Amino acid sequence: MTATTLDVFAATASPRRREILRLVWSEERTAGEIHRQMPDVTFGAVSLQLKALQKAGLVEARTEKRFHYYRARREALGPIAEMLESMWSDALWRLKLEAELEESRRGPRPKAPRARADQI
Amino acid sequence: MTATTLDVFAATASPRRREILRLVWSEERTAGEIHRQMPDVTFGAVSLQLKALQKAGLVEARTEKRFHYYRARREALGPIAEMLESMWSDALWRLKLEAELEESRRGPRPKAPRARADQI
DNA sequence: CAGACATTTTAGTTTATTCTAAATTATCAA
DNA sequence: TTGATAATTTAGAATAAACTAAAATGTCTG
Repeated sequence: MTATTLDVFAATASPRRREILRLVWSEERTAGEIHRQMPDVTFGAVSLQLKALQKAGLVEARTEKRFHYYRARREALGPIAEMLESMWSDALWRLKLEAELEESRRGPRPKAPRARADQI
Repeated sequence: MTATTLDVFAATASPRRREILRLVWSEERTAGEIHRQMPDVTFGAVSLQLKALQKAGLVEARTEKRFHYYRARREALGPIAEMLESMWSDALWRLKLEAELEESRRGPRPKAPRARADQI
């Protein structure tokens, strides 16, 4: 049996579920429409992932006639944003980042892509 | 056997790994120090999770004498931030959010916590 | 009502995850 | 070298995840 709840981190860890989430992000879609975008899996599999996303609070559904319309609950991504914020706003890190920026101001240093200063 | 790579979404889906990541976020720590913060699992389990984080690029290690010092590769959280950005910056959503804000300006409507407008 | 349609649910399989206990590697100190 | 310390690796168990195929549910149309 599948767990009765699912946190947002686990829910977004699955590429399939992220794909579905994107499909219902800005407009609602029926389960069938969603399935048509991913012909490599069965309808049943899509339905199960929709249920999983629902458990995680990432989508909600509305039933009209024979159709079930799904849409994203966009604010449900909040906990992930909070994690990024709480980590990237870390005081010690800020100090280090400033030091690194300072350093790179002195001598240019071609290396791995810079940390995302715009996100701090 | 455990997979040979691990993406950042899967890596951060585990509460245990998020806990470890926080511990090494702003200062490096040895595997033993990390284990001391989580006495409910064996040292071996911590070591395995450190390896998993390393595969995902979220931590890196430096060896000095008997000690292995781990520290976060903070920029490795980038793909997660990109997901949030790409979704929250979605044009259609912006329109909808504006409409919702407009609506809530008219009549106050006590409901679920507002979407994180500050993140858009 | 019968049949078609849209979707969900169940049962079962395969594969991955997370852990433990024990064995292993490596370094240090006397 | 011996014994202690620090960490990794391996083998195996328990649990969870992601599917499929088929059965079940609910709704509409003629």
